[in-house]
Amino acid sequence: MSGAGPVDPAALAARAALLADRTRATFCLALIDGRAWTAGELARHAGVAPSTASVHLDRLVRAGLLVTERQGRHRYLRLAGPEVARTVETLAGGAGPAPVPPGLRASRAASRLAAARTCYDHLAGALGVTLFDGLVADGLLTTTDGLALTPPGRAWFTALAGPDPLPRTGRPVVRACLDWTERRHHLAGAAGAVLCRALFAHGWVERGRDRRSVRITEAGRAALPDRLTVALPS
Amino acid sequence: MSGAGPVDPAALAARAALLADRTRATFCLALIDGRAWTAGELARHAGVAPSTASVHLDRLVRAGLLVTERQGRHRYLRLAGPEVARTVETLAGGAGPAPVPPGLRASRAASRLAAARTCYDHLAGALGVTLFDGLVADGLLTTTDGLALTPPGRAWFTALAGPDPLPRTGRPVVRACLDWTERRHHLAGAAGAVLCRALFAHGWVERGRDRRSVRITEAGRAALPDRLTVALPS
DNA sequence: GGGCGAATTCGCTGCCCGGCGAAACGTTCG
DNA sequence: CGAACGTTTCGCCGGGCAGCGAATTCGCCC
Repeated sequence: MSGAGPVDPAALAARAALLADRTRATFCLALIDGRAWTAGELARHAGVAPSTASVHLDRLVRAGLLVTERQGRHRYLRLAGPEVARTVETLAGGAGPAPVPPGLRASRAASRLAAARTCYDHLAGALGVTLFDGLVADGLLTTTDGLALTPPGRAWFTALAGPDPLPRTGRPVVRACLDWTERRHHLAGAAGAVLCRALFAHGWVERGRDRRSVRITEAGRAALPDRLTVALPS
Repeated sequence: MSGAGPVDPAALAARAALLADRTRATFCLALIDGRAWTAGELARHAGVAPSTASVHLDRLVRAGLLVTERQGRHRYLRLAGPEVARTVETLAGGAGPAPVPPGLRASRAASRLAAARTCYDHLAGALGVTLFDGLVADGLLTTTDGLALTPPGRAWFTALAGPDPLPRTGRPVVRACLDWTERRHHLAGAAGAVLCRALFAHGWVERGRDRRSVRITEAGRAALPDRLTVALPS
C-alpha cells in the first residue's frame, strides 16, 4: 500500500508472488465479491489445514491485500479494497470487467432481499447491506480512514428524517456492523437507527410475519431509488 | 491466451507465478515500452547468466506473455501485446496509466526523430516506427492475425499516391521489418516503398547529409498530421 | 469453572525451482 | 574454412516455501 516506485522489479515480483500460490489464489478469488469469510471457511474452501490457511492469510494481511476483523472467536477476512479486486481480476481473467460497474455490486443481493431484518434498532440483512453500499456509492458515507458521515450525507439524513436528526449524544453517529448473513457491513450507530425509523415512518418498509423480519413495501420500492443509488429486486 | 474460465485459482496462480520471479519481472518491466530486446541484453540487464535468461524467456514465450522474432543470430523479444503491458503495469504500480493513451506511445520517438533513414526502399528509424504506429492507430493497418492493410488503409494509400498505388505483384504488400535502432517494427513491403516514395515526392521528407539519412521538412511537419495520427518533434 | 471449538504457533519434511557452468548448435565475419 | 559470438540444452546444487500434525491460546457457552 505504499506509494510504490514506478518500476521496481523486486516489488513487482513480491506482489505477484502473493497470488502465485494456488491456495492464496483460491482465497482471493473467493473474496473477490467483497464479502467477508472466516479463516476456517477459507481453509475448508481451499482444501488445506487450518494451520496452513492461517499462515497464508497472515501473509496476505501483512501485504495489505486483505483486512481482518475479529468478531467473537471468529476472524473475518475481506479484500482490502476495490483496487485489490481489480488487480486480482486483471490477472485472473484476460479482459477485466469495466473498471467500476456504476450500479454497484448489488446484483447479488437482489435474490435475497427477503432476508431483510432488523438488528437491534437498525436494518440488517441484504437490505441493510444494500443501503450501506448505496450510501457509500453516493458519497454520503466515506470509508476511507474509518467510517464517517460526509456533509452531503448529513444533509441527506436531514432531508429524510427532519431537522437535526442526529443530535450529539454519547453514541457514535455511524458505525459499521458486520452482517452475519451477508458477511458484509451494514450501517449501525445513531444514523443506522435514524435510517431504520425513517424507513418505517415513511411506510417504505414494514414488519414481516415473524419478529425481526422486514420487507420492502411498494411505496418503498418506488421511493427509495429516488433517494439513493440502490438496486432493488424487480 | 486461451479464453480462460472466469475463476480458476490454478490459472490465476500460474499467471502470477510468471511475474513472481525477480528476473522475469525485470524482463517484463524492461520490455514494457513495447521495444524488442535481444536475449543477451535482457540477461545482462537482469544480471543473470545467458543460460538462465534463456530458460526464463522460454517460459514467458510459452505462456504467451512474450513473442519472439529471430533475426540472424539474434533473438528479439517483445511483449505480446498491450494487454500484457497493462497487466504488468497494474501489478507493478499502484495506479496504472490511462488504459489506452490515445496518442500512442510515440512520445519517446520525439527526441530521436533525427535518426530517420531509409532501409532499402522504405523508411526506417524513429520516423519509420512512428509512421507504422500511426497507421496502426488509425486503423489503416491491422496487426491482429498477421499484418494486413485494411480497406480504409488501401483508400489512404490511394489518396496519398494516386490511383492503384499497390499493383498486385509477387511482392508482399505489407511486411513488418524489425528496426534495429528502435527495436520496433516499421513498414516494409510494397506499401512501405510507396509510402517512402510518396513522402519524398510531396517534399515532406528529404535526404540528409550522408546517404540513407533522412529528415522531415517543414512542409512535411505541417502536412503529415493531417493525414495520420503521429506525434512529430516540436 | 469446565469443556468445546476456532484460530494460531511451532517444528519438521519434502519438493519445486532458480541459479550456474560446460558443452552443443547455428550464424556471421574474416 | 575457421574463429568468434549469440543462444540453447543439460546436469547439478542450494534455498525457499507450502504442507501437515501437535501443542497452545483465546473466547464462548453450558
